[in-house]
Amino acid sequence: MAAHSTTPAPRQDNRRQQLLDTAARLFRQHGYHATSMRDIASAVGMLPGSIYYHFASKDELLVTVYREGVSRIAERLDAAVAGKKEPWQQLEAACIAHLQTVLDHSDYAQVVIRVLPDDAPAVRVRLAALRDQYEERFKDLVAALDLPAYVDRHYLRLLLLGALNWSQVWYRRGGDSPRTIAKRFLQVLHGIQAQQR
Amino acid sequence: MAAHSTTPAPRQDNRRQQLLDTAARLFRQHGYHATSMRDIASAVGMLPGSIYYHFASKDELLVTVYREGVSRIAERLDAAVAGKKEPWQQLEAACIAHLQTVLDHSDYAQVVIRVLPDDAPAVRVRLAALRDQYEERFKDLVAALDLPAYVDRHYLRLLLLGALNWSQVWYRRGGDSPRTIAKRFLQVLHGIQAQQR
Amino acid sequence: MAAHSTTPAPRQDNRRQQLLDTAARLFRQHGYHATSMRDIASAVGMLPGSIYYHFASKDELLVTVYREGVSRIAERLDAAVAGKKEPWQQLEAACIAHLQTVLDHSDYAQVVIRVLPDDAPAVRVRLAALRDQYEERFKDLVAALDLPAYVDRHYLRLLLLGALNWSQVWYRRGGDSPRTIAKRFLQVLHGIQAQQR
Amino acid sequence: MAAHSTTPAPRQDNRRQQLLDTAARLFRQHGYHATSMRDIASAVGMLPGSIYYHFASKDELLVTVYREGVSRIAERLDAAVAGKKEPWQQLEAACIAHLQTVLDHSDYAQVVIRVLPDDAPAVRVRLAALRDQYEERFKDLVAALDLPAYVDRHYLRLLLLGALNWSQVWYRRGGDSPRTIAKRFLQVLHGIQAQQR
DNA sequence: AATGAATGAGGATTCATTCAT
DNA sequence: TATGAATGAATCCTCATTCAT
Repeated sequence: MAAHSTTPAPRQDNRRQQLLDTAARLFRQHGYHATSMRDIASAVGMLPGSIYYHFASKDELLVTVYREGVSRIAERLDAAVAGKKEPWQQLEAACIAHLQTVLDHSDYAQVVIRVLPDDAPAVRVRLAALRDQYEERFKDLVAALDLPAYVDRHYLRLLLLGALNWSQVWYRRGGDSPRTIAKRFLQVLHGIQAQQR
Repeated sequence: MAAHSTTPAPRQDNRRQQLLDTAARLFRQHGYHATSMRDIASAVGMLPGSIYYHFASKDELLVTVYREGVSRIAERLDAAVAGKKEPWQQLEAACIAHLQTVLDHSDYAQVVIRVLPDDAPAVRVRLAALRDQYEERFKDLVAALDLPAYVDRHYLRLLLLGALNWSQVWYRRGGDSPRTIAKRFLQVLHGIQAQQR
Repeated sequence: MAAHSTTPAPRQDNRRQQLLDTAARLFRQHGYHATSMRDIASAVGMLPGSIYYHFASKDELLVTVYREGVSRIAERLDAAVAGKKEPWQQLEAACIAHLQTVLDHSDYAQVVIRVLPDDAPAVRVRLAALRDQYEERFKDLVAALDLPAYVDRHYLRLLLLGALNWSQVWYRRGGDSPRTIAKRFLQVLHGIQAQQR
Repeated sequence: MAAHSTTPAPRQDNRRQQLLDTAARLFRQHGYHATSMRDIASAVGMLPGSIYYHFASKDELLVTVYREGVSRIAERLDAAVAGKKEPWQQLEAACIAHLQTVLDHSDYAQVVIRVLPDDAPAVRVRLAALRDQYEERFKDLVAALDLPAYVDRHYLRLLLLGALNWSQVWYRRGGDSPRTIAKRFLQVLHGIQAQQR
């Protein structure tokens, strides 16, 4: 078939990957409950039962997507932060990476924000652990900031992450870019730093 | 209406109210998709079919809950703001009222935050309109603030509302009260105001 | 039936009864596992989902059939025994009633013999209790017999009941009647009594 | 395959035997319908599809187990009977061997009792033939007994075999041994012989 | 001698909804 | 105001089996 290629494509896990990609896309578009195994199957061109060769259950499929989502967003964030030295610049880089991933780049990462652990009670704990593992990074970033004593770092983190995550609700492509949004958010917050002098 | 009925007060729609209260509670606890008409019916002690005497569909039930939710939170917010003169104090009062309602007081209001318009595509537009109508108030509150020029009021509002709404995801009873949370958020932001002097 | 009745048929539970009758028939013909809800539904002319209006699950349907089966066979046995005074005659009457019910008269009772409690693990205990409740009667019947000391009444009961129940495996209509079979079994056993003189 | 491999005996069909052993165990534990090809495969550490290299279908697997079961129980019975001369002692030896095999020793033999020919309609006739072939032996054993004229040998056989087979339903390890049970059954029956003098 | 990947049919069950009474 | 009874479609998932490799 392939003209003069000996092994045309690695072929290996490629159906599984397709399945995962499709599930991620549909979960992000419609949410977990509103996406059926039928929907996923027909989007990849298999029968619903065939999915179960690759994944033991819908919940397990979600966990796998979630894990991949956390892994992708964490990677991007770590890479972005690694390029900066100054704490506020690190935080900005992190927010930009977070928003870009979560609004634009990765269906997987979007699922982590859109689908709540409670949506799949049987795997709730595992999903929550994955999320927490990622959010830890923001603890460190906030801890590194030079801040006036009266600013509660705990709530600074929750304020920022909440605002970033919630942006998924109102974000529409074509308006400000994720990068711009992140920067604007930090500009608003930056008053804090400015005032501490 | 009933011509010579002795039943003094019409006490109108007593069952309908029960139904709404219950639907609001279940939608907030489990989300829209994870709550079935059966669940609602059995919680009020009716048969599933009987709900349809009061509401045309599950979507319609949601819209009614949503409308009531918006109305309740708006009332509380308006009342809270009315007691304050100073713009920052008004904003603080608004945030406290919002969080208290959305985390504690009203199942109805919690549904407005927890259930996304996209969860019920057929009534998406109506739900979104109801939400927007409420969020308008924050535009006015932010507009009244005395702020440095470089602070983008649009994003200040999104930052704040996002953080407030997202708190539903991590809030647990027994920790800081909604009032405390709102105050901490504003303290963080307050750097902005402080520094502008 | 009732010639000039105004309410022609009580109508009440009549679909539920049909369902039960049909389930009993199919469970006895094909066993529990080999009978699907689809099979039952289509045999009574409903959709599979409609069964769930009447019964919560397939297991629950089985329990109801079982209960009815035990009740029917117990009634017949009690009536048969009541007509006799002499212990061996009571036992014979019981065996005849048992076999007639279990081979011929009642689909319900046949299910009690054919479907083992282990076939429905989730309701195993309830099924076993129903069976035991019936088999108790044979304890009393055997206890009343005048027997030589060396005959173990426990095993006499197990021998007899085992033989009676297993006859479901080889019984074919057209051969000896259940009454005849029961009598032959007891004739075989009767040596015991004869010899004790 | 391996040219100069030292593996001495071909040790033929080593996996096939494993498969049979496992199928026998699972069929006896859970019954035919409740055991899936997946269950069998995963218990021997293969994939479900791989079973089909060894057996054409699940039914065929059952037939093979059944055949082996009949063969094993027949062998044990024949050996036990061969050691005795007196007809009643032969019958006792047969019953003991039957019960020991069917309750304790052989998964294969237990399948012959537990799984009814009707459970696999497509091979029903073959299964029934295998069973019958074994039960024939009891005809001869009963024929050899010295019995009063009024004892029907046909029903003596059915009584005894029914009781023995049904004991699988109530037998629990830890109570009386299969040997004891068989002896008790025969003691009960022995009245027959005793009285004929 | 077995795997990897799938099929197609069917499993029990749940859903929102309808409608005569 | 509701109920009783059902519908029809969809839910997730499991089944025995196939077949190219």
